[in-house]
Amino acid sequence: MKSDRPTSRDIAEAAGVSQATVSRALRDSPLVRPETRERILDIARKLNYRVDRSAAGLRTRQSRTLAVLLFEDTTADASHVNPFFMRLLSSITRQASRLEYDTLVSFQQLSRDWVARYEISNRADGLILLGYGDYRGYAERLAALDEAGAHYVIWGPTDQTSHAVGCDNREGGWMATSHLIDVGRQRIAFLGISSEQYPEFRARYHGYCAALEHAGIEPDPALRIDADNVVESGQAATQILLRSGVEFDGIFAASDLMAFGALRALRTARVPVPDKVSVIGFDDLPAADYVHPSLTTVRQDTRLAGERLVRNLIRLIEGENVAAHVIVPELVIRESCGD
Amino acid sequence: MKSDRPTSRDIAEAAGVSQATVSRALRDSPLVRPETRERILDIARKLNYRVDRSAAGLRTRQSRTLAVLLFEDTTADASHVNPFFMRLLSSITRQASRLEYDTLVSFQQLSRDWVARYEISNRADGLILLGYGDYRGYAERLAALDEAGAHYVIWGPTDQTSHAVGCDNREGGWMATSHLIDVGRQRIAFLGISSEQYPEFRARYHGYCAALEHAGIEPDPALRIDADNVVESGQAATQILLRSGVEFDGIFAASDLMAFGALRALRTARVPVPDKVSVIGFDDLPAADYVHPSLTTVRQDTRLAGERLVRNLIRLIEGENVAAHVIVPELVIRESCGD
DNA sequence: CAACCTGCTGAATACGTTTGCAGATCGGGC
DNA sequence: GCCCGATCTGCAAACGTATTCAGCAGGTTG
Repeated sequence: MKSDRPTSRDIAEAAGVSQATVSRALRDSPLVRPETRERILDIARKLNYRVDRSAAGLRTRQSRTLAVLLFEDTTADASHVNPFFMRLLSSITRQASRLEYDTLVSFQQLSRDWVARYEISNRADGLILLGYGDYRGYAERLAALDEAGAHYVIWGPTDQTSHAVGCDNREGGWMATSHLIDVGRQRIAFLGISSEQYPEFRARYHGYCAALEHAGIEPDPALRIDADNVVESGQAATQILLRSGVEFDGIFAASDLMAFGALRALRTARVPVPDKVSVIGFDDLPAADYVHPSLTTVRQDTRLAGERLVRNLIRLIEGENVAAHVIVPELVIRESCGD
Repeated sequence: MKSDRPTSRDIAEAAGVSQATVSRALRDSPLVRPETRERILDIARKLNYRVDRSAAGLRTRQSRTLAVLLFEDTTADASHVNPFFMRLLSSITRQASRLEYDTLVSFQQLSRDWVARYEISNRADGLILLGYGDYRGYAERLAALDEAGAHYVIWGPTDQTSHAVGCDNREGGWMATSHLIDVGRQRIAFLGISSEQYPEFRARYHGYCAALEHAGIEPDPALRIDADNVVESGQAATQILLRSGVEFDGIFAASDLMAFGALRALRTARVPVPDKVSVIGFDDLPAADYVHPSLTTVRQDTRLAGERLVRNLIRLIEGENVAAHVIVPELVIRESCGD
């Protein structure tokens, strides 16, 4: 009993052909006669043979591996991985597997210099960059990747790079705000970061403003409250809003996490939702369905997004060009807005 | 400008040494003189050299890669990845990275024959198996892995295999139930699967019974309701309980998801929590902190668990023996039990 | 002074695959 | 009968690294 894994040479010997023919048969080359191929495949199956990826990779200069770099929100607890990216990750690994690519996953601290993780591109044919915000100035980092000749795609701003797949955040903001207007709200607050650092949230804010103006409502600066992408911050922002005395009957939180915070603050203040105030979020986290009242929100199709990311990346690897791909958001109506 | 990545030969040439010496220097061999090593490392840095993992792997017969196989709960929506395993995954990749291992991730459908994915062990030095339940009869699959000489660890029942790292579910069930008793509850319902298929939930149930008996309470079969590990099922089970007319003042749900369902059912039935009924869950999902009332639950230390899984796996890879490792659960007290 | 050790370095080889090239076989056209 | 193309197969050369073995210098010992 041989303890070592069989090699293509073992198969060749058993099949009475050369090792080269085995390799060709396994790679479905038209150069080998169908009956020979069958015989070889049979024997390979019987011996439980698998090509050695290291050897194949060495020869072909490819790893058939995609690396996913997941940038964590520094504001979030390290142990709380954003479920949205988890769904994306799940879709990515599935699609990659379908296309016979393996997926390498690495969780990155934003604070750490991830340029060091170029190293991972050593192992992978391409990179998928996942995260909210600008990854601490990703423009320069991306330029560095370009310069290094790396293949990569990124979840994010589709208007800035053709390597991006991203949600139409402006449209999402428009949809959310329009829905609030549709259910009769006029004084709608916006919760979220509007700084340069979070282009997604800014785009949602622009959609918010556009929807208001379209309805003939002047956006009120007093209704725009900054908040970080965590529950506590959404709660604090809502408390500030409540204490400020500014009148409002709706809240559009730029993320579900902040919306959860808003719900909590309103409950504490005994403001009934959705009777007095409607609340809408963004992301459709699983928890949006658990909380009370369940959260109306804007969903991004993570399955499609993951598939596009993988597809575009593989195209890049194969030397083709790609265009940025926009994911169209979708309104998910639950209880928190009423009707 | 050379477009190709530099090889150890390029470094050797630049440093005026042989390729062998470069290889030795990079691997910190004591055979190379410190000053020579420094010179080589300098040049390697300057040329942005990285060892080719395929070549190194081919030579050493190792990939320095760990594969994580994540088995999804068939009862759950495919897009809803259990956050608990996400936390575990995050910890695993971090620890692996610390020990200079890469992490390959693959989401597996339970229905698909994952033995086929042994293939992945071709790419990885070891396997980490993650999932609830028995993975559709994992005992046989594990035996197959053993036979194939694969290195693997598994999240699960520590009493059944030394390859396991797992929570002391019995202790967790005991803690949860004891807490309910401590806050004055006597008629405590248990929500969760008790079939063979979910050993975790059964162990929690045993802890529940033991705690009751320790307090001099006879476990009432009418208070044990079967439920699947999803919100809807927890809700349905609670509704059944409510309609049955059986008196109860506490609910121990074997998972947070089911506990969320219980909370929803109780709210719908206008049963105040925790005034009339205390509810406790298991897992400490992030959402446990968002829902209202926030959920008292039992936390498993995912960071530690991930670290142990990786550590034990690497030990196995290095030919050492390992013992199963038990993670001690911890009570997280929030609002849903009162005091 | 020979023999020997110590501390370092280089030449050469093997890891298992893919693939360019050349050769073999065979049927058919002239 | 000869040549030619079509089809298949084998030979051999990479790919970049880790490692064995031998060698060399310089110092120490007998």
